[in-house]
Amino acid sequence: MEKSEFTFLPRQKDEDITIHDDSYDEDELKALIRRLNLKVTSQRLLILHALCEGRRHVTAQELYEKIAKQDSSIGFATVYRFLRHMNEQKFVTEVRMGGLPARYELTPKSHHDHLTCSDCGQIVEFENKQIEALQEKVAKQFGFSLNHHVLELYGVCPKCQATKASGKK
Amino acid sequence: MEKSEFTFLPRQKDEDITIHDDSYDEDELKALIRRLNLKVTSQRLLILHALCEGRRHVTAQELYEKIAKQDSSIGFATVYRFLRHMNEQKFVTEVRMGGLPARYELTPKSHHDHLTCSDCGQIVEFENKQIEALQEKVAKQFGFSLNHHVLELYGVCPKCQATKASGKK
DNA sequence: GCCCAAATTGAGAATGATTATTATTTACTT
DNA sequence: AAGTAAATAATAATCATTCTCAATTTGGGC
Repeated sequence: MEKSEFTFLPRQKDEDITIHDDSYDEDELKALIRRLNLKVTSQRLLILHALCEGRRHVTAQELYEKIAKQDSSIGFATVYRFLRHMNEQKFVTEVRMGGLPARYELTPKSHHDHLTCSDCGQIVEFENKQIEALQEKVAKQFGFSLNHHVLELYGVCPKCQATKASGKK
Repeated sequence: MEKSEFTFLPRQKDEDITIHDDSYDEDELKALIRRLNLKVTSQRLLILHALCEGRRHVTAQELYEKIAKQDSSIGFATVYRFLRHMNEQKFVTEVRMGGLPARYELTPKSHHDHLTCSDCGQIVEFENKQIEALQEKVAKQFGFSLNHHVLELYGVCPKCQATKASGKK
């Protein structure tokens, strides 16, 4: 069985639920919703579908618009509410930057860090083993045993740098 | 001359302006405002005074309320505007957490990161030049120009490790 | 000190993201 | 299938922050 990139955390010994990037099973999604102690509704399934197949790091608004194409009767409060539930139970991870709208992604199975553009909010994911090794070293230095970490880099992406350079009067 | 904890960044070769925690000079504050290419006004001086003498990590609202006691005619747009200027030029650092209002502190002279014990909450501050160099490298790799970063390590401190080992239920 | 252009201000309106309210509909238990 | 607690859509409300703009203040020359 081929495993995909995302697992809905928190992972539990026996009942890991893994969602495949491109194809996934309606029943898996339903199981996931029940695991949150919520009722299965068509709206929640739509939101999950959109989250699974779309690009990562979407805003609530973007998700809403995408879903509205299929079901124009959905309300955005529903999207926000469900995202909040998912975030509280760590099934999605919320990333906030400056005053920009929050972005959400299915909580990735393997950790990565973020490089965020402070102008447009674009997020680049990266992983750097050297940095992680140094983090371990720092922790050891102070006698700590390390559990996890948050590393967020903020800067200006190439596109926004270009825009600034040309648009400057 | 005794140096205090804060320096208004960006530090420049010849004209570092250092503000003392408890006592500071009106002229220093004026020089600081001019360095931002702004005009000196009583409102801006009040805001700086409040920032200097107050505790760190205040919200714009808290600052506004504190200042309003001395000058009830001040508008909060003025506070927000000035904080934005200061933040853009790195004289204050904005910290955002969840959807909560932003908090501001005078940019500390030396950057540090946090190593936090997830059991007792103890925080150890550290600085690691190697990690920062690697961060720059990652940013460059993606064409980003880096502004700042947040690195938080979470683990268990030596004391709590000992407690756990002995006090195991 | 006085003048004036340009910068700054306060008040309140505007904005944008997110949350609360509520009347109605829907999902799950028995 | 029926009852009930939860979920929904629509919309109003909220909250932080920014914008607008008329009135005031600042700083650089005279």
